[in-house]
Amino acid sequence: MRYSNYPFKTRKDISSQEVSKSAIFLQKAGFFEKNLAGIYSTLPFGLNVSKKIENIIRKNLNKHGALELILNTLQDPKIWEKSGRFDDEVIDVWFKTELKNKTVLGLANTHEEPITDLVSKFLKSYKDLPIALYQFQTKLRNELRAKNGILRTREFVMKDLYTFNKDESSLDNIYEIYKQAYVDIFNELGVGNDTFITFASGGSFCKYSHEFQLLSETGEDTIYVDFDKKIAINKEVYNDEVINELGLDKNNLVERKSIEVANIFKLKTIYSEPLKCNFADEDNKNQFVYMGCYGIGIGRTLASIVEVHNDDNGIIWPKDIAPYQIHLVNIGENEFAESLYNELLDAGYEVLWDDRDVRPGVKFTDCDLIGNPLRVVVSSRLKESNQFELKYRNSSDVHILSKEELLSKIQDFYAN
RNA sequence: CGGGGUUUAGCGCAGUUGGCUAGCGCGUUCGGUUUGGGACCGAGAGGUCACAGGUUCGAGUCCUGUAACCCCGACCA
Repeated sequence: MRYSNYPFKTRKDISSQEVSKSAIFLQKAGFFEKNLAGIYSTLPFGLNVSKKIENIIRKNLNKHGALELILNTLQDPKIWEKSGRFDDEVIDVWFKTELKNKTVLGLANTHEEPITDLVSKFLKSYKDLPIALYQFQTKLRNELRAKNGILRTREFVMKDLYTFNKDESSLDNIYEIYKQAYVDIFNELGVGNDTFITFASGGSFCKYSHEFQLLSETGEDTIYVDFDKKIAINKEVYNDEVINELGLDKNNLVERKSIEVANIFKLKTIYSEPLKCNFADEDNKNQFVYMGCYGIGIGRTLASIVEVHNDDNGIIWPKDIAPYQIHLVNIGENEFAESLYNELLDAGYEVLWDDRDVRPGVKFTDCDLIGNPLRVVVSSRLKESNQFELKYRNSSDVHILSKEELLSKIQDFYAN
């Protein structure tokens, strides 16, 4: 796209109320805009990135047979009363509303009960299993205190996956499959090296849950990391017994701050029993289905990536989730730039062309702030010698290249 | 929800013991000169001083209440 057409241009300053680096950069650069505490609008650049994150998640879940659907924000209390979770004492983040006729409804903060209710209507036989269903859906949570910009909000899109299996051992198997899928996802998102599977409290229904914790000083969580084994223990369950059970050595564990970007649980039958989600097994006996749930906060993941990938000048997007693949800057030479712009578009690249009539320094500064992986510059000086400039956002080196070399370097960068 | 803080132009801020037409920087608009790392000159526009009430001849300034926002803590299947 042409940057002159983008309504949400960069700003030198945003509200001094923001403290987290990601919220500052993402708003300065025109990716998000704050509306109320913990309530942010997603602008086109932000949506580009969100969609790419979502598509990486989709690809890695679909690969294992998971199916995408979408459930509702308006929630039937009767379903939640079966599990006892409509009570504000049990879940304290409920937003509730009512119909004109005064019927009380909940506004979704999670979807274990609705998905279990849905599956219970169709599940008849062990032959129907396993089932894996996921959605990208807006969660509303009445947090007492929203904080850290986009990292902890009251309205956010979560990818939540739910699995249904016939017994505990098949739950264990599918759980490992999707746990590994999550590892693959964070690798593809470009933060695999900083993300650690973390043993955490499993609540009332299982010994541990697994969190995916992204190391960052901004994080609210404290974890103890074994960098060699690539696993960690959340402070909430950190003790000698747990360390021994996991076969770790206390001397190799390093305390770090981190952001919880995903959390996976074995729910077993904790929801299938009260919601009567059962099936006939091989011996024609009724069995409750064994469930797992697996969540990733999209906005939080996006913001966490910015927390980790930035420098003083702005964001440094991992290549597969940047809003654009190429940021084209022209210094004069509009027509020449336009022909390269069209050529790159025809070659299938996503190009952001800063076609404004502003000084070069302004364009370079904005380019660094927005953070796309590649910067291509055309100018009179370069044009005279039939050359183009290529710079990678994560390096200070500048490459002066012929057209052929330029196209080939770009192709190499985005190959695979 | 407890403690602390803040609220004056889009953003950052100043505004004295209550006193005249509420200012400054950035941004923005127009004209001109500029053009390889946030240019310069000139001229403009932009305000329910968070909201409500009170004290006063007079309130951005003092008092009371409310709201929103920020930080720390608690909370976070």
